[in-house]
Amino acid sequence: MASIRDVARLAGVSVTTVSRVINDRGEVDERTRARVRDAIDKLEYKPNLVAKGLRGKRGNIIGLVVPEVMDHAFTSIVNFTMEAAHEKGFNVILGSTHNDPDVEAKFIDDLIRRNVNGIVFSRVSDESRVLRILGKTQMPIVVIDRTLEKEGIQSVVLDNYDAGRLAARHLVELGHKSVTCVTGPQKIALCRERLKGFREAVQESGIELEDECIFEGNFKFASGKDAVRFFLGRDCRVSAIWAQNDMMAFGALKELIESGKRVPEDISVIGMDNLSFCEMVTPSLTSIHYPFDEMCRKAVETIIALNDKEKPESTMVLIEPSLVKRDSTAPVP
Amino acid sequence: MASIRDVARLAGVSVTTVSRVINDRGEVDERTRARVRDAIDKLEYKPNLVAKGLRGKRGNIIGLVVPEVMDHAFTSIVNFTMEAAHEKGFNVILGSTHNDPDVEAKFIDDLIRRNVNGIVFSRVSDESRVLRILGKTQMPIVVIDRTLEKEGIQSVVLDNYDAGRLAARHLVELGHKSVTCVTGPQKIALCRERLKGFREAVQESGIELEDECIFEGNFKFASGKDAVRFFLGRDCRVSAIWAQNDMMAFGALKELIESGKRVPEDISVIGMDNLSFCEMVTPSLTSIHYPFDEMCRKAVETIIALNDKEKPESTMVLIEPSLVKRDSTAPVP
DNA sequence: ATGAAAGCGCTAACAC
DNA sequence: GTGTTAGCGCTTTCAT
Repeated sequence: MASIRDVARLAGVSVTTVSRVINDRGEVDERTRARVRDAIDKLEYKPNLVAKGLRGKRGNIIGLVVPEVMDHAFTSIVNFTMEAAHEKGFNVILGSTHNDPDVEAKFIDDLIRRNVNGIVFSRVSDESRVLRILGKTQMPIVVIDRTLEKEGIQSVVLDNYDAGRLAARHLVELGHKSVTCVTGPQKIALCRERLKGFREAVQESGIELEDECIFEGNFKFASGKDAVRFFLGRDCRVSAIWAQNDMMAFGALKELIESGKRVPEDISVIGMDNLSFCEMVTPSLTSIHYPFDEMCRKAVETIIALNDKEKPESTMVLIEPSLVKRDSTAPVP
Repeated sequence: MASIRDVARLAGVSVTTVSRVINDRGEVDERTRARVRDAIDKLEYKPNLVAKGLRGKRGNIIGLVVPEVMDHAFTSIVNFTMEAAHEKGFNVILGSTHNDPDVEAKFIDDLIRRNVNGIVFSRVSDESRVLRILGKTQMPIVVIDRTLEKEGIQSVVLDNYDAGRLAARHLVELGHKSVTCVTGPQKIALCRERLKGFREAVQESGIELEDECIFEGNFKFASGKDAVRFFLGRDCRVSAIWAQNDMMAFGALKELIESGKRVPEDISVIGMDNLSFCEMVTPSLTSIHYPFDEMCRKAVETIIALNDKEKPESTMVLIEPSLVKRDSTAPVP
């Protein structure tokens, strides 16, 4: 690999001049510029980004930390964050933490030590150690899907309350009176928010949402199946189910079909996230769209703004969900 | 961020000594070692990895390039490659190329300029430009899912011929006489291999595989649906379908159900990749297991071996697929 | 056992 | 316009 010095030597100029033409900075005579360009071509010279990063204190890398790459919602986040980063000329270092605070901490550490321009997080754990590191570092940080207001950290979050309302209103408008909800872990704030929105919108239409019509799942396929078994077991006259993510909705769907129920004729099901698989199951799944693209783009833009020392207007950006109607929901007969 | 010099100053030693204790190299007196350790703790010093990388010519980073993060098979590759890399103490820079040779080239370029320890590729394009770059660089390269023997590049590939045989034998053993196949793009060598294995195993059992029983898809959900419409349209007495990946199998499944066919009672369907979604659709999908974990681990190990200048035994590692039986295949009535 | 000094490849004052 | 020089944070001879 040729270095800037090789180019300088071949072109018969100083390294500074080479640096100038590479970065289009300062005035350089047309003729020398041409000579340098020639030398660069001849040697197929490419500036070393590590050296550049060391010198400039920032190497055009964004760190991205998610709990689990294989979880489809996070796959989307990885995809769109990378897309946004690449567009802006950044590479991304990715890490999957399996929700292990040790791994999280180790990862943040690596990223800081690599002088990345910023870190995009999705769903940081509650572990105080991690939070402390995040609060203390000067590193630009943006958290997706969670607010960390106390530590003054930027976040981009979905309006989860509204997501709940959207789901509820859709079911209520279809005439459903016996609605149920499969939630994510209730210790996660966004799950409580979703449930709150759902409950309030249901109640506004004069229907009570009994506690026994709520099943706490864990966002996984299996707990969607569990929920259906639970609901059907107590035979609580359910005509519609909202699962707080698509994976659980898929589980619910499968369990319903295996139990001989017809969807949506007997029971309507609605999910959340709007994964591409919604269109692939039978019947295709009505879902609440989670605008990952918009959120990730916003997150990357915020990192860049923070890099340029811009103080962002607000510490939290709220993104609006929307309803995508498909074949798994229908009016009550 | 404290630097090595801050530590040296506080401990009253030279930077060399600090470097020695950090890296456990050379003899250091117990007492000074203790002093240095103290200083490190006090300052919460962490060696800067960029500087380390610049000096050492290698920064403990592995580059990973896939065509599309959101394609489930590649999501698995990302997941397992990261896992293996992290275990070995490497970070990974990820890139998604959308099969665009320009993006591919740009990405390789970035990785080389970042002095990564090696690059893991999945499905490089055919573009000569990219191949030329790969052939020329000294960078350790491992290609997953494709052989590049001519350029003497290491690869880890599935035994695709065997995958085809496995699928065929399963169907034949169930008594199927009218089998069909939905292939991936025939310009991709591995698709031809899969078909070859399938065809030969079918023929060995005395059944001919007509050309009109083969549909060329593009690995996407929609082409699975197209294939079924094609087969049912010509009404060619199909009793079993092998799709060369799960996505197309999911498409086939959905189209069959929507056409009023029962799976597996009327028609058996078998996929390939063994994505987690196989268990989530109804009926759950029989599939050929693609051992991504094993392949990715092997790829990372090879990169590391190449780094240590070990000449690997063979230029190609072959991995064996296996059959996972679920509910979408059954004996002919 | 410890340190001084050179250098990895680059950028940016500061001269001229 | 162009060059000299220092320095980013680290490792590594080579002395002592």
